[in-house]
Amino acid sequence: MAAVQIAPVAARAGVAAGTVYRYFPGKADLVAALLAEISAREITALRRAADVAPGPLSALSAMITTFAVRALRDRRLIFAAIAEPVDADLDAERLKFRKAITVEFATRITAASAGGNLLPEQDSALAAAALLGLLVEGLVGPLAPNTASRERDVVQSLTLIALRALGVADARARGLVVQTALPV
Amino acid sequence: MAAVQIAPVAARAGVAAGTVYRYFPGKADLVAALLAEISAREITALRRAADVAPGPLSALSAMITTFAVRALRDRRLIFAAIAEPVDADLDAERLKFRKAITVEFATRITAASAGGNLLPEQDSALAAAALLGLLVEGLVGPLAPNTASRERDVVQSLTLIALRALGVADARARGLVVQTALPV
DNA sequence: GGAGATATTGAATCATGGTTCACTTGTTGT
DNA sequence: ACAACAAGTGAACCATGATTCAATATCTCC
Repeated sequence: MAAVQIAPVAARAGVAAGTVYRYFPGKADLVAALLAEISAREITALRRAADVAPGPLSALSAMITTFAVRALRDRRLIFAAIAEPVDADLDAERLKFRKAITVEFATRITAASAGGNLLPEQDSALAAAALLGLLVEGLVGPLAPNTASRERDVVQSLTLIALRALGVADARARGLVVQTALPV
Repeated sequence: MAAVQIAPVAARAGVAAGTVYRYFPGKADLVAALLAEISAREITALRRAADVAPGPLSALSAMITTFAVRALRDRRLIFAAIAEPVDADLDAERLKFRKAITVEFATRITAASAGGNLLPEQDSALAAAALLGLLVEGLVGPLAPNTASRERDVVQSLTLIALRALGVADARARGLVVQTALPV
């Protein structure tokens, strides 16, 4: 948030700084709009990935992998949008994003838990929050200096860890962890 | 970091703003010193908790619970110290803290994995990072408006989730998850 | 084509908050 | 007691970067 400055944004958009204020009341609103857009895009992607999966458990797995792959593609952006605190007004918007993702996760966790009976009873909201943190930290933390093919391993390992956390001990045996096309 | 202002800090310390600069070259150094102190304290606590445990797996479990309990006690502080990005110079110090915690976790994960043979083979560093994220998000995210006794449940649930993530499917059966004295 | 509305510009203004420093106050050693 | 030094003060200074606004350019429609 502090890294976003009006002048560079305006320059990149090919306009003068003052022009920004014809479209946004202030910097906070500008960033909020950006966040909302990112949020909508990511939620859509997660939902779509889950919807095309054959069953609730593999929907959950697909959602996890999708999140991981997309987070890797736009690491800085996603991390900033989810984890970086900002000033109070903005924070509300960022929490909305975080909440939306958590809700998606929680929904699928509940579904998989009830329908497939594959997970132990648990607090879906708490599990979803933990899942989000697990993924974000696992993706952003140790990957800073890396690129290329190791990313695929990380996505797989994290997916396995995540599924285990939710009570799926043998994800690989069930064919839940598939090779995913990684961003180029 | 942005929330730390020299004037209030000085006031709370009972000195004038200028006096701060007799002890610290600048704000960044002040916060860095604070971070270093917090880091040392937390690492010590984690290590102590693990050291008094009877075996490597219960050491890991104790470390997880200890982290959770302490993070709850100083939620804002710990969260800021681990997760909140700041400007470049400070960031180095914050990463040190995060790294230190991760290393502690990774060490115990490796020990438990090798010695007790209780966990599947895995990348300890990645697992440790994921573990940290899982705990932080699980503790900070959904607990914002809560207090009191539900905290105990959250610590237990998160510990179980964390251990499952690392491959311990039956932590409760093994008596690994103990009732912990929570901060008052 | 031109009047009026609308959009753009970018230099000036403003707010915030870290940092400095000339000065005052306290401490120490002889 | 007093000189020399150390510590503390807080108002003034400065840098940063968001915001404003009078001037200018562009568009729209009769």
